[in-house]
Amino acid sequence: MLTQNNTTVATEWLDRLKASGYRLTDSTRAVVQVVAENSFALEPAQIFISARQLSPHLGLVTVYRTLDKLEETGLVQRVHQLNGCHAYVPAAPGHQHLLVCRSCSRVEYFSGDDLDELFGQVGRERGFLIQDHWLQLYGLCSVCQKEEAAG
Amino acid sequence: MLTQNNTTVATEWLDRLKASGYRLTDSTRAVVQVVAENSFALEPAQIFISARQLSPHLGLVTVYRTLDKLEETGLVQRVHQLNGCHAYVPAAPGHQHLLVCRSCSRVEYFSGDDLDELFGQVGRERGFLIQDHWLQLYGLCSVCQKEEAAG
DNA sequence: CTCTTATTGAAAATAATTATCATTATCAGT
DNA sequence: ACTGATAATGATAATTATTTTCAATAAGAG
Ligand SMILES: [Mn+2]
Ligand SMILES: [Mn+2]
Ligand SMILES: [Zn+2]
Ligand SMILES: [Zn+2]
Repeated sequence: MLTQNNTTVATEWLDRLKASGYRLTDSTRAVVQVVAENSFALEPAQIFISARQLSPHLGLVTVYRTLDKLEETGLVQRVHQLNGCHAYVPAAPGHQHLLVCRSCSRVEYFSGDDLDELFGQVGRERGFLIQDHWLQLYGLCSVCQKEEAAG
Repeated sequence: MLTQNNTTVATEWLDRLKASGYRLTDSTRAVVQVVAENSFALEPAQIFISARQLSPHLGLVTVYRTLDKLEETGLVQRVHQLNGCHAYVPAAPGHQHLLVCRSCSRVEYFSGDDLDELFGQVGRERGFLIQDHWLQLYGLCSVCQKEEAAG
């Protein structure tokens, strides 16, 4: 596995991991390489298959462990889909939400929701202390729309 | 297990199941009784424990199968939480969203989000065809706030 | 270069869910 | 009510996803 000198998302992630006190290994680098530069929601098994091509003796367990570290460090987040919530994408920077393609699992990010007033109202009415919210859009990305039209 | 003549949520659910072509059994009735009259997000194993008290020879497998039927019929929905998405609540009637207590898993429903404009804009910008959205609030219900204050 | 110890992969263990199958029970049609 | 086709059931086994254990390895501070 080659070391990269130029600044990529992957190297930034590795720096962040190191800054968090984790040691960097070939296995770590392979997983990071796969997940960091990627816009699809990936499950551990898929990440394993891709990353093993970069680090052939990689074990699936290490994928789970690395994902834990990445989540802990705030570099990845889980994506909740209809079937389950076992896929990951690069964490949205700042307050953003996800736009998920139901066909290919591509993920994009968006911001601009303004619901504080509604949240305040709902919280007051119910006596609920609202700590967080979660908004996700589902649909078909442009690529999958074309495929559907053709197919 | 007694038959109920008065109209409860549970009997309405049973009618809906029957109308969908399913046969009604004691096992079905027990699961429905537990889930229909309940405002907490429940996992299959929890439902199993409660429902077995109403129908002692109930098997866990039947809980899974009944939940499938209830989901199919639109009577329950999955609740997505931080740990996972394997808990169920009565489906929100119409276009409503969930308010979930992080401490006790109590679920309430709310409506009134107005995000069509944002969704239209995001969709246009990205070439995404938006089919659905998903909004959920997390926090502490009034009961759990008091408990937390008491300590 | 050395030493401490975090990290690794193989294997086993655990947990969650699904498939198989013989038996039972629902309910539509008499 | 009775009957028969068959949906539903529970016990068991199988599968899948994830976590734990542990001895060997390798990162990186000093
Ligand atoms: Mn928001
Ligand atoms: Mn809405
Ligand atoms: Zn797509
Ligand atoms: Zn609560």
